[in-house]
Amino acid sequence: MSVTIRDIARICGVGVSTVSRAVNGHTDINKETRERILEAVKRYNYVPNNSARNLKKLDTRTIALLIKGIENPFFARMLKTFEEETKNNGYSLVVQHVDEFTDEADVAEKLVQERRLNGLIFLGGCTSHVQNKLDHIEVPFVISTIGIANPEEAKRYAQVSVDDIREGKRAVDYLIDNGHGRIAILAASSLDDSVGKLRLLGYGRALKEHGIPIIPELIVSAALPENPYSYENGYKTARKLLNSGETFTAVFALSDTMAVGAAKAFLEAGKRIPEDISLIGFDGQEITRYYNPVITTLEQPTQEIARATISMLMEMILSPEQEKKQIVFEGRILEGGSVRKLEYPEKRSDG
Amino acid sequence: MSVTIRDIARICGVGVSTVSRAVNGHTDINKETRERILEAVKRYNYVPNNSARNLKKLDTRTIALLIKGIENPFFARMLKTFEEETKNNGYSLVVQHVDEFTDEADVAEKLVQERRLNGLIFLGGCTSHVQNKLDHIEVPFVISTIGIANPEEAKRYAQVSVDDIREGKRAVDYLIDNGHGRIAILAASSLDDSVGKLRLLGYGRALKEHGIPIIPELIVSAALPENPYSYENGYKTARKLLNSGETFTAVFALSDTMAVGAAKAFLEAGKRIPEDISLIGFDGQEITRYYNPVITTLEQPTQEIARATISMLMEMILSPEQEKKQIVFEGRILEGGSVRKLEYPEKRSDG
DNA sequence: TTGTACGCGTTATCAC
DNA sequence: GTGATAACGCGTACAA
Repeated sequence: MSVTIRDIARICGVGVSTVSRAVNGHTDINKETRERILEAVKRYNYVPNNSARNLKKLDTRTIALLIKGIENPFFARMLKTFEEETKNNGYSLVVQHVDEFTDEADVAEKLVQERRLNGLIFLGGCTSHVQNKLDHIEVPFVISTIGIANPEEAKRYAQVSVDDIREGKRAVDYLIDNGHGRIAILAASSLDDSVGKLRLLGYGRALKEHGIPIIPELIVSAALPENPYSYENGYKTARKLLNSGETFTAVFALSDTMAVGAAKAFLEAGKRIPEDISLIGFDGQEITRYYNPVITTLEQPTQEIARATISMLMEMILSPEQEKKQIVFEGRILEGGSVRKLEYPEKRSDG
Repeated sequence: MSVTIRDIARICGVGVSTVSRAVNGHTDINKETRERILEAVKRYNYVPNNSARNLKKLDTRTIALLIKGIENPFFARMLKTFEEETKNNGYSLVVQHVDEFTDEADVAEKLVQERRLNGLIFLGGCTSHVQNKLDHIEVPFVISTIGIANPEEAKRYAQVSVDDIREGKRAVDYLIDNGHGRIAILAASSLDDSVGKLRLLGYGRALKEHGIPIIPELIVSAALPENPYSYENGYKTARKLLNSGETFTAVFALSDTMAVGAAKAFLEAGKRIPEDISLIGFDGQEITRYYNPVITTLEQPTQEIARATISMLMEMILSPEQEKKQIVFEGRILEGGSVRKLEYPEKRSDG
């Protein structure tokens, strides 16, 4: 087996508590013994067993980040900020990936028990059927980037995100402001009860507000049940739209990856972007700026969201009894070259 | 604090060992008591503390996957396969992200101690300066997708990857076969001692074999020290190439993300792909198939690599003393629309 | 300043 | 089939 604290104690001719003190940087220890011990630690390559530590310590100063779908570059990009901000606050971060078919609330509960966590962050996931289980979690947690569809429910959780309804509306408003009236949406599956549903609601509101009738054929649900926000799904859903024969001048894709997939479908069909079809994505992912043409997108302030998530969690750890807050950030349109300005006779906007 | 095994024992009026047996599915226990206990477990929401478990158990049947740079979609895509294959072998997988500035060998050592791991997989990272520390690791480990530049070194580690020299050569051979002679390469930094160096070596070999002189100006090192394989770096490195004024008809980018970045630079400069500049990437990432134009790339068999990595590790866990193996997979050209066939007078190939 | 001894929650080894 | 009890490796109160 590997070297333990007792081995080091024996080697140095001291007690285990002295080794513990040296390793943990306590001040109540002779400088020379400390150095002698640390030398042996290095020499014999002693690493404290964290399981034993966690078993003993009450405050681990550790928080966990649960990511549902790390393969989503949107989350991957935030990871760095989470790591930095956690460190800045003097905490350790455990990053835990949760696969598609696993319940993140279960994972969270286990992790809390196992690691004596001080707090938790959920990134992705947290659909409504998971939310019931969230009440079992005994430590503060923040739901990041996820909008909760039911407003009553939403108040019960600490959250940092954009308002997906408002931002969905903002994206569609932008298309309308550019003269578009027949706007299709590449939506998630009809079962989706998370951000997809909210952004679709925003789509509906934008049309309604401008007195544009909603055409059911222009609301195209995900062709694939799994991975709704993938390139492939964007492609297939766009093909469904093309095949429907419905006419439209602009398309709102629920994510940038879907937008890229859709772009391929349109280009393959001989359509030009934006001359024949205007396209707007959602998220503000890097790929939109490198695509040809550059895809206009609704950018989420990911860095601000990540930072606010950590500081909210830290606050909750300090005073756990206070009311749950919801922080809502604003998105903004990142203009690319994928939206054309239409000049309708009945609606000539300036600029 | 949370409910422990003793609480459940008290509640059920049994001993702790009986609870342990029930929870761990042992057979030497009365069916009725088992059910009674499991009911209480569910009812009182008991989750065994994993730290205590790991402290006690000898064989955890757990392996860890250390990913350096999870933000790389190339790795993210393999994650699922790793998770599935591990489960198929009856093991648990701990996925651990290692940030850019952290030494993965240190993380590995800690993790082994903490979790009593049976084995380890390194995905990404493992540059030569890390390799010295690898010898401290007491459990079997496999280095996945990383080529080691020094052949002497390479024999010392269990590895699964493509031969980056050969595949780099294959990519450039493909360009040469298509009539290209002035081929630029968007390389990593000159300090790179990993796959970037190997692929560059392959570039050199391909040119040499075809009697094409190497033009130093066409070997462009990464413009950014950090994140060599990013979109941004591809873009900036391509701009450096354009600004050099050197003439070339084709470009080999060391990764698909770099290729996408480069494509933007070329298109912005008014060049057409592939009419003015042919472009080939490396990895076979999904985005190449959705880009406009579809980017020709050298595909790595990621799924096979992931599967082979797990089965190699399982073998090593069963018989740790055997010699380290190296499994080398072949890549293949995934033809897109980014490479033009040149018809040179002195070299007319068929088809 | 240092060492002894206890307990963290669990599993495994015994007796019964 | 079941229940005490001894580890597992560590941190820490308390005694020295």
